[in-house]
Amino acid sequence: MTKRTRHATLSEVAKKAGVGTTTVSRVINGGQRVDPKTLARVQLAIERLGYMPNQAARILKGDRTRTIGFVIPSIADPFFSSCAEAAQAIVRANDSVLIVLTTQNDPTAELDAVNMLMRHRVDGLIIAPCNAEDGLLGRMLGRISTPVVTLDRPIQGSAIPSILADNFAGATMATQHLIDHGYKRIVCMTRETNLYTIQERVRGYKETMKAAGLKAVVSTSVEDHVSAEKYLLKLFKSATPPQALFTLKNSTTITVFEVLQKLGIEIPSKVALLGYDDFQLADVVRPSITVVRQPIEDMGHSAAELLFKRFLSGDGISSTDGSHNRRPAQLTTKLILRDSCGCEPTSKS
Amino acid sequence: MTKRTRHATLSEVAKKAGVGTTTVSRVINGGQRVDPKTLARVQLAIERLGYMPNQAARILKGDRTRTIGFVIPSIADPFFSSCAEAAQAIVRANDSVLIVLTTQNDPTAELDAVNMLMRHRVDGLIIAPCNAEDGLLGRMLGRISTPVVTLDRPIQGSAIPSILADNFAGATMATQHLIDHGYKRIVCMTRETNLYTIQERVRGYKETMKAAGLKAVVSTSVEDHVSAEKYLLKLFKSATPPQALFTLKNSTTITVFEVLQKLGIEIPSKVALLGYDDFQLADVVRPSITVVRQPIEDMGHSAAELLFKRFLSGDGISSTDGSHNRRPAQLTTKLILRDSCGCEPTSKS
DNA sequence: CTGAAAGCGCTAACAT
DNA sequence: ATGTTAGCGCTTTCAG
Repeated sequence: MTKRTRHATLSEVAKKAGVGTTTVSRVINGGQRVDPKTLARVQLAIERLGYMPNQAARILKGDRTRTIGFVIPSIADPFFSSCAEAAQAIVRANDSVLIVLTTQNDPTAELDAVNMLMRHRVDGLIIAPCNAEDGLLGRMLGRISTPVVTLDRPIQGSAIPSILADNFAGATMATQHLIDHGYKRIVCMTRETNLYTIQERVRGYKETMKAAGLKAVVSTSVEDHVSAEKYLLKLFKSATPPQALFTLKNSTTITVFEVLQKLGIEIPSKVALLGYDDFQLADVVRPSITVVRQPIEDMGHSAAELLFKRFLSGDGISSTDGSHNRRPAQLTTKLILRDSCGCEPTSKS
Repeated sequence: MTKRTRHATLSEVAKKAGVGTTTVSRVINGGQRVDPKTLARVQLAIERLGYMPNQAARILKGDRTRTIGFVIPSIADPFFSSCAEAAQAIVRANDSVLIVLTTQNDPTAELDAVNMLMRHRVDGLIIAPCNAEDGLLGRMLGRISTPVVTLDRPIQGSAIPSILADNFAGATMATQHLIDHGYKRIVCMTRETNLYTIQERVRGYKETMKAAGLKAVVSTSVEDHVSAEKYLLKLFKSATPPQALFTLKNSTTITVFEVLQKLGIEIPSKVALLGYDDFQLADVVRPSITVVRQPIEDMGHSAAELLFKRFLSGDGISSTDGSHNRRPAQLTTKLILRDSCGCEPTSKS
């Protein structure tokens, strides 16, 4: 009754149904051009044997694998898991599956992941590269004949198309908003300045400050609660304490928020706070936190879509084909006004 | 310079290196029993051709696929994405990859996902089943010869091993804690009462209330902000308003928290709040929220580990082999005391 | 409408 | 230490 070790094969089905393998193959591929009677007989055999086509054999035959690789730093990070969810929807709609691999921002793990996916002959690859100094990844990706799209971060000096949010514009908008509030001393706080996204945001902040004739101050000394407390304490004891803080990533925003609360430094009356990246309870904490929101779902969608569009236009050969280099416009971010920047509290959801 | 359409094959490498296919095979599988000189020559050929073994061919040869399927309702849900991350670590350590598929709690999508994974011949399957009434999934899983472990929720009346948190004990502990605070009128609020986890939590709540001689009240009318506001308003206008609220899932906890805030009903002085499931900013909002925390990482780890242990003990044939039925003890949950239940504010991280 | 047969790329006896 | 060869399960001409 129960199959023991092995799976039933197509030819077993054929034998049981008393037909040739070709016929069975036709049946499992839609059943066109098969006599209804034969069809029924084959289907019965399939049923009884619990037959399921072996994907590996199909792939070996030269078919597409109908798999897309997705390489990200972490799947527990809400940003990336949302991207994954969005990408998965598109991939699914194209009758394929997404293989998600994580790298923990380790370039070696990243290389391994790509390697593994290539061995699996994924039809396409979406990757949010950890910014390694060495161009190893770029070189590797340049050498393969599989379509690749980078997500969130580009690969320096490569022709690989990328789906990016407009980090520069987002930071500009945020900084300008703080300036419009009348704040002069605006401090920007961040970590991981080696990341492309962070660099762009810093650039947006600096240029906007400069344009307004204000002095840009970028601090990278907030790492955890301890360092944050130490730094903020120092900052607010100075003769010219900041009037606003612009935090460039989620964890920094939250850490700073907590420490300010603990130190009794009131937001926004004592200091305004604006964070890059929206997060779950940003509008539930008090005061609610004004943020720059990225079009996360869009990014996941677009990356996957770009991949499938590329499939259609060619055979997936593109490393040498420079015609697709039109870099797609960066996706626009949005300023979500809440209370921490000093805006009047408005009606809540 | 660049490969055009096709990938290099093993025999192309063999030809280029002037050796037989076996030798090349040996080289890519560790290079044992190969003359150093030959080895070098083959490696060079591999390099020049950009050769990467075709996983499909290996699989076809009968090898394990070194893939594990992971089927969950959503990858954007922090609970499941954390599980996935944890499981992935174990899977990775066993030199395999995790294929994550999501179902949106749709039983059809779930069946499809399992089907797809079976065609890919995954070596094992981890699944958090959506609780479909029909036993379709159970029957399907019972029929296949691939090791399966269910996660977070069991499949009714099946011998499939599962990794579960002790929802009953968690709810008992939480309810008892509220009772110990002296609250008599404790209302339990939830959704999705068809889920196993929720049912267990409700059971824990009810039995504990009963044991204390208190009346259990379970409400399922909080769906969104609107319904929550309506329901809570009614509740607190009554002659005997609740003294404590026990919310059984994250989104309910947050919704209730927001609405209470909006209505100006103070926590915990007016009403205490205790939620099932910890979440990111539960200790940053004011008051911080007391919760039952599940050992999420443990669950992901354990599920994957159980799978690999099963591989070792047999050939992966187990549907008929009842010897492994010892249901592993359910993983223990923890009560994280914060302010919303009425406990004295203590020092924060 | 159906069947026979040739591979897809790789591994693993079995030779040498 | 290395080469020869027979499949793994499927799709796909090419004939009937």
